[in-house]
Amino acid sequence: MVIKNQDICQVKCINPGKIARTRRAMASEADCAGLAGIFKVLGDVTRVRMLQALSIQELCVCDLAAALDLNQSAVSHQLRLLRSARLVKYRKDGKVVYYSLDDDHVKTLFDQGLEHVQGG
Amino acid sequence: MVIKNQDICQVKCINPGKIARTRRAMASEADCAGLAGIFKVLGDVTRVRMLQALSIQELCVCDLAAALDLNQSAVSHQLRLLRSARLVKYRKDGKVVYYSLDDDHVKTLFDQGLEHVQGG
DNA sequence: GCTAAATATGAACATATGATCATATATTCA
DNA sequence: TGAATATATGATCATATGTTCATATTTAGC
Repeated sequence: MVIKNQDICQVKCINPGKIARTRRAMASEADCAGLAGIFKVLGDVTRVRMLQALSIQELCVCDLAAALDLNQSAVSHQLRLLRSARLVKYRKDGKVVYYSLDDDHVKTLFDQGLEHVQGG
Repeated sequence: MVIKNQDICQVKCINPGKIARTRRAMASEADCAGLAGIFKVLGDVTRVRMLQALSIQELCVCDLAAALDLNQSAVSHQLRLLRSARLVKYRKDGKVVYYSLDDDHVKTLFDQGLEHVQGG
């Protein structure tokens, strides 16, 4: 049998106590995945701008696209993501669909984020 | 001259007033990009788990990798991202490099995020 | 019912991203 | 100085992501 590199522990500085403690205190996989999920949705300039715009006032798809210089299809696709992340809600009025922020968590997150970006 | 579809305004529902107002109230491009930048960094399960672990206690690269069942290279690469986003800081002690959270914005963001995920 | 308008969706493509492997760079210690 | 250890970095590759074009769906008005 050939012993490959991978079979030999190459790292000697491991502190088992710390590792065990860390593992015990960690948030659940589900929570981590959930967190990463929202942040991923927020991690795109187009979507940030869309949410920014919607935080000012409710807008229909068409106005949203025009205000941000985006094409309708792109906006629609991104709105779907935002919807499934429950970041925006919508109401239909005839052919027109008006979108707005689903709650104010987004604003809070933005404020926190800006504080960090601006070196708070 | 051929008139292509793109040359004709296909959308009629645009509300110029709303658009102007939205544009005026929008955050700067730089701020939007900055926001998207941090959230992008936070938008990955591996990095969320790493930050989670570091929020519990300072850890060296090696322990961090072991605690999360990741290989050293992956952890190192991600730490670089976290460093350049100023989310973690480090101190060297001989060959060992200890990482920890750079500030507590991260915790605040995580709390806000979790509230959203858990349907707050 | 037909047409036009507003929005949504599917397919295709180019780019971005994360993991892995191999290797380079410290740093300690003999 | 040289071997061993801890970390960092570069290259590569598979996959994810965002945009665009084309088209489908829904609704209003004739």
